[in-house]
Amino acid sequence: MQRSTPAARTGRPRSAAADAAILEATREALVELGWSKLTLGDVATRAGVAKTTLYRRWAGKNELVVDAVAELFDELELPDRGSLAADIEGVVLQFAAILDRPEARSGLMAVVAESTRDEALRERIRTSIVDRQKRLVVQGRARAACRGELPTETDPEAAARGAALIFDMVAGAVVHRTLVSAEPVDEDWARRFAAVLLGGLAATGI
Amino acid sequence: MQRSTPAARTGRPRSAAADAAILEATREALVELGWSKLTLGDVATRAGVAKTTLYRRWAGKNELVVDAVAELFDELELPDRGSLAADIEGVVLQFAAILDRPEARSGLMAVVAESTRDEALRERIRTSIVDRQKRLVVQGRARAACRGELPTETDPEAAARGAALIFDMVAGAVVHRTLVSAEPVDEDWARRFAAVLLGGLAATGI
DNA sequence: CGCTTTCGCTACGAGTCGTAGCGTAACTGC
DNA sequence: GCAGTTACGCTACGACTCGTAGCGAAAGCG
Repeated sequence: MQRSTPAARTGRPRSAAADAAILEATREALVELGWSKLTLGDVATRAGVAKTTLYRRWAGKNELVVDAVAELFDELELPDRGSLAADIEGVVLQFAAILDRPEARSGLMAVVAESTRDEALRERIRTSIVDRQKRLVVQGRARAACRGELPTETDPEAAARGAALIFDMVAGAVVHRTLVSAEPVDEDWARRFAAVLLGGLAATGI
Repeated sequence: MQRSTPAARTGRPRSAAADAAILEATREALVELGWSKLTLGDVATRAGVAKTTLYRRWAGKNELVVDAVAELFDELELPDRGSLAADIEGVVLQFAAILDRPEARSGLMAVVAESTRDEALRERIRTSIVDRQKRLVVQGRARAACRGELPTETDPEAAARGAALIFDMVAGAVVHRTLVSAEPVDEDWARRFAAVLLGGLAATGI
């Protein structure tokens, strides 16, 4: 995660168990305290490590929470459900299930808010979370093209722009529904959302 | 804003100028410091009021920032641009222009993050920001129905669900594009987004 | 002029921040 | 086994912010 040089084989190695304990303690503290009341000293106590150890590995609260939250999104998958509509519904419900967890809700939005004033943090979010999940869009689109549900895009640059648009629409709508409107993303909503999105994709040929 | 009893006519009245100065100072501090480094003592100094005055009017940082940010969104309008597609593009670009301002970016996301653990704050955001702007969706939809671009929805409950879905899709996509993907919402993006959304609405008959 | 409420100011204990210094623990290469 | 190197736990520190209390003065109302 923060090992820049893979060739550092002398001296006492960093405890991988401590890394895991710290990230887990961070998520636990996010659930109980939320972002603003979370303190690094408290996290260190929960994880059973010294506060100084925490500062040696992460620059601050922002970077720590990004890493703690990023792990949550790695469980996203895109099993083939037979149709593009079903695939969209499935990933929407999966994404919503993650956002149901309080550590994801408060943590994710808080670091996004902080990233508006911190270019390095924005880059960290992009590589740790955004780009890692954008693969699902590309994968779903390729599958739909195989099925003949969507035309195959030949221009790679247009394909990238289309994938970015779809990603922003899907993730944005789910996040907004969950956090801002504060209403549940249930199967009915997912079905109606998928219908609108799919209709738009078919109409515009993206 | 926080006057619960309109009948409080005895004693020295609260200075309305102080209210305006505090909210303006809050936005200024959000630009310079961001959410996490913003302190109420600093805001009070900028506004030229005592720190205690601030605490007498707002319960804390969250409530103050909600009020300071909510004012930014009141400038949203929906002039008739002749077609539903043009109306959507217009409101997307307006919304994006507001989110271009740093005080809106960091402030809005931060209070949303905090609201995940604070029911009262969530309600404050809903009444101060969300519901106030949802009117644009209803207005645009009615106009489109007049033009014959969309069928008129008879069931009021279905109409409300449709408006909520559209609102989440529009606002969510713009916010996600701006803050998470950190890429600009320009005219090209707005046009492509409006095309997909409009195609979806036409296909599903919402 | 009395009454009431707000205002600016000062001061306070409590809590957090990020860092420095120290002795010890863990692992590597000779 | 022994030096060399790095990570670790612990303690202590000044600086800062928090939210509140108490005071006298100011601003309206009857």
